[in-house]
Amino acid sequence: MKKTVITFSIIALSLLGLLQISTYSVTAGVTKIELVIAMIALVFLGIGIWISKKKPSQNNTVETNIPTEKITELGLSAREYEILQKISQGYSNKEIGEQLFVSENTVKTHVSNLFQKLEAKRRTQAVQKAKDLNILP
Amino acid sequence: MKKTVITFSIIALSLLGLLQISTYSVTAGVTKIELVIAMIALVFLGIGIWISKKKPSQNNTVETNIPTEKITELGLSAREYEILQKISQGYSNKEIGEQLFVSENTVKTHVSNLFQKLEAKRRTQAVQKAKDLNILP
DNA sequence: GGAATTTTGGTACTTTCGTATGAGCCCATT
DNA sequence: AATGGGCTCATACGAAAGTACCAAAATTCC
Repeated sequence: MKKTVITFSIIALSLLGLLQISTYSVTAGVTKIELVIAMIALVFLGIGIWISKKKPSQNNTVETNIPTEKITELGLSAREYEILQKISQGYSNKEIGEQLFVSENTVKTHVSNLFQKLEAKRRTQAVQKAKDLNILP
Repeated sequence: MKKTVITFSIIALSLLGLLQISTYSVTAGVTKIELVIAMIALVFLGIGIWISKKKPSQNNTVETNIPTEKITELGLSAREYEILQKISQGYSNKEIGEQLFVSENTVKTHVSNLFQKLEAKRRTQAVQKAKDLNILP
């Protein structure tokens, strides 16, 4: 934590210096404005990317959670999504039925509706598409 | 894909415009240089962060590599692994046969052997296990 | 060159999956 | 009360998937 503070202090100071130099270069007519602006842009672009890479924890949590929006967007019901998850875990219709305490026929019905909504012909394809849509890990 | 191209084109044009305006503002003496530079810095900082979040693939490539060792460890042949990949992409045996220029029967044979080695009973289960073993992305 | 694998392919059969259709139940909205 | 959506279940059929067993090319390995 202390290290982070020190690092950022140094960076902040460096940037301040950079800005001062830039301003001076321009006002003194040493350098062209476009060049300075481009430099600044590049530097901060790099800094932005660097920051994101240094803090991947926030990114990952953002990616791996809350698929709720897209699920409802696709018109998937809670039960259908539940079954989709079971399918992706490799269970058969019969097994899914046992786990959810419903008949295999019911599972088939849900699966069929699910495929229509995902425009899939096979369960493997449904899983693939669902992962592309980020509604499955 | 088309959407991505369009998006980036618009962004690129916007940035060009922004730079032009900035340059003009300064040369015309309308705005202070420090302000413009700060603006540019902020904008590109944001863009940098955004890019990293949108393209986590480069970060993940480090994690998603070289499954070769484990594949041979499981006794999977090259062909079997090839078919495993096709399965995970959602293709049917028939489609896989067409893509690899072999008969559907051949694919079935490979699939059957594959399942034994992965101790899977279904293709969805095979995919699941393969991903757990990190031999599939 | 011969042995061991791998790859290919076939037949035949069982099982699972997927679709179509119809129907009853429950719950919320109109 | 009526309508609609979600969940349940059944039957019946066709299409894939999966298994078992066998066998011939093609490769690789020694």
